[in-house]
Amino acid sequence: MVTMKKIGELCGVSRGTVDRVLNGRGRVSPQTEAAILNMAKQLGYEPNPAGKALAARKHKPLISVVLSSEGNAFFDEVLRGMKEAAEEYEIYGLEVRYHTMKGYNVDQQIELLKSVKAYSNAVVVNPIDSPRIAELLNQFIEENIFVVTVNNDIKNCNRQCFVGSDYFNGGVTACAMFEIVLGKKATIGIVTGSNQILGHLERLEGFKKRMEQLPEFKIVDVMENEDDEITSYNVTQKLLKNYPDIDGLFLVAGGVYGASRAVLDLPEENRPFVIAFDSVPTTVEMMHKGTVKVILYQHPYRQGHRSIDLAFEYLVNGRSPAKAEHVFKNEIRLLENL
Amino acid sequence: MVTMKKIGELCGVSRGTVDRVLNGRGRVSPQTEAAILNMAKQLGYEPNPAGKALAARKHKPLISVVLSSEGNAFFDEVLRGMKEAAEEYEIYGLEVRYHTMKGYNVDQQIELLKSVKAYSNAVVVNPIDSPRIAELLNQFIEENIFVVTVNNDIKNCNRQCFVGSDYFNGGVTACAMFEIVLGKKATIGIVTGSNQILGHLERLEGFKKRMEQLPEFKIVDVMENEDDEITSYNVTQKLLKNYPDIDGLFLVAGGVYGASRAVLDLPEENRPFVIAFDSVPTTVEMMHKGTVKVILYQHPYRQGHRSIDLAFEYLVNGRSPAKAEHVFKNEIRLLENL
DNA sequence: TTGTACGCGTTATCAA
DNA sequence: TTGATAACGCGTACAA
Repeated sequence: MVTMKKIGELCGVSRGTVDRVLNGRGRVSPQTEAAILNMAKQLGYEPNPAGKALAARKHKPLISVVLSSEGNAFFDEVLRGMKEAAEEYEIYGLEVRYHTMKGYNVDQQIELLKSVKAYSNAVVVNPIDSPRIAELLNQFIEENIFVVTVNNDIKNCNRQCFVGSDYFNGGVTACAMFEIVLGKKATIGIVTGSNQILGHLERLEGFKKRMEQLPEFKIVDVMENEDDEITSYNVTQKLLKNYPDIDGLFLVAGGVYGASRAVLDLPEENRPFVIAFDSVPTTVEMMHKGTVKVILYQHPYRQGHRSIDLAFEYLVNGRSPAKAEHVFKNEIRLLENL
Repeated sequence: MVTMKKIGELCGVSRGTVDRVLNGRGRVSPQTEAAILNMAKQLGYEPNPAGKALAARKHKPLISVVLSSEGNAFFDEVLRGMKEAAEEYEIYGLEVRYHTMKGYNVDQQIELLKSVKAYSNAVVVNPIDSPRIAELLNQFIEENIFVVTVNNDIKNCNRQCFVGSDYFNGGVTACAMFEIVLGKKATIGIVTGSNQILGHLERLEGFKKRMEQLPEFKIVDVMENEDDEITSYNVTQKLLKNYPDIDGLFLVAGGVYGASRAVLDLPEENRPFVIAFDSVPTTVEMMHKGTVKVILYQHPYRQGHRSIDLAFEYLVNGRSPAKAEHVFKNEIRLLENL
């Protein structure tokens, strides 16, 4: 096993010098630096996380979580994953603070981020896809704050890591599932969250992409519900009334409960086959009622856990993430394997 | 943060004494022992894994993996998960050795296990469900070797931990999926691996259990293929010939490729809907050909990774597994979300 | 520019 | 029955 001490011995220098070279602290002559660097590469030096963790305890590293999670049950599981990870790492001196907000107000998220900036070593955030937020997060990174985006990503931002699911593939998978259930010919109604939200659009795109293989699939309409249950109920009711021949209803985002209630208003034999995302309690309730038969599952617990894992590994063990994008599969789940 | 040192100070003894008490090494007077134990509980002492890991490096802990994996592509992913975990923990001085065999010969597995017994600190094994093997593994445990069963469990054995999937639920889920695709009425043919293998039987039981909700579902026959592709081809061919009205074919275990080839022999419009387990390359090939539409996925990579994780946590960090059974969900996957 | 010394929390050894 | 001390690998403050 190769350690700094061993490298120092082999190069005829002290361990302190090896530390300076390997951690780029300067104040080392070029030739010794070269020798040490060479030796380290030769022997495949990897810092020992246990040693790092032990030494890092003085820092009391702090992760700030900033989530637009209030009123969105999906994030309950994400938060549970984060909290279990945080507990696991508490012994290493890691602290995690949670800051939640409701909805997607850019100014509010910016304010929240700014308020944690001064004292955070890492930030885990589900960012609103706005240039102003991207710019702010880039400032975080310049000031050496580790940035993880969770559940949804943001453009033009140098965040070290994204943890989430593949939205486009979610749409593709939903469409493929409809084909299996409904056959080659189907009439599809869609209720999406918002066309302002990247992930929702990507799911729609994925769905349409997969539909290119299905010339007899028809989308009759795409309604927006703004992730609001009442709006969802109303637009779904309208959708089902305007197009009584819909046999597949695709719920792209939130508002599953409201949409399902609208479906329940129909006589059982007229109800479309419904595919939705995420197994939040209200959706599970509707699965028990039989209105929602299939959901696509995004591994929310693992998303939360992994995002803290990555920040922890960086802050405490000094390990940078192996992949910049940690994307979990969309899983198809029925009531039976929830 | 509460450490041994702090406990020692508060109790007016040295950390050495605290260590002796907390690790039950004896040679401590009853009253100091009681005081220290009390103080530790009071403060909620948890050993620091980093400290333990650092100190444990001298031990060079060794995990022996014993798998009936040869010729079974499912275990390729399990092994990949194990190897990535092993690499991750290499820096802590952990060593993992792999011992594979073909098929389920009890004597052979016993011989393999006995051969690693002398030098292993932990064993990860997919045990054959035999009393003789259970007995041997119990000996391991008595000699303080940590035992993890992976993928399938064994009865009458005190193994610390099982990592795998829920076989019964796999059957339930498969049946529910057939209902979604075929409706309330269906004629099902089943090809299982072996009635000698517990997991295969449990899947069948789960399937039948779920069928109790479906009075118009009929199982016409259950054939065994012994997980052999050629046998699988032959029995499936016979099954499909004897019962040309089969509209659902349930492949409980291995031999998916052979069975699919038999399905391919039918004209396309006569082919049943096929549900199988695991996304091994030959099965994926058949999914591309369209014979297998749906698979149930057992998270093999995670099974492998987790089993090493647990042994590592025990050996290096001294953490016993939080749960005795680590069961991953059966996931429904199509070609689109493989 | 380089080396030394200490601390992080644990285990292990040796001395008392 | 106890305590002191060294070691594990790393970070860092300070001395040379």
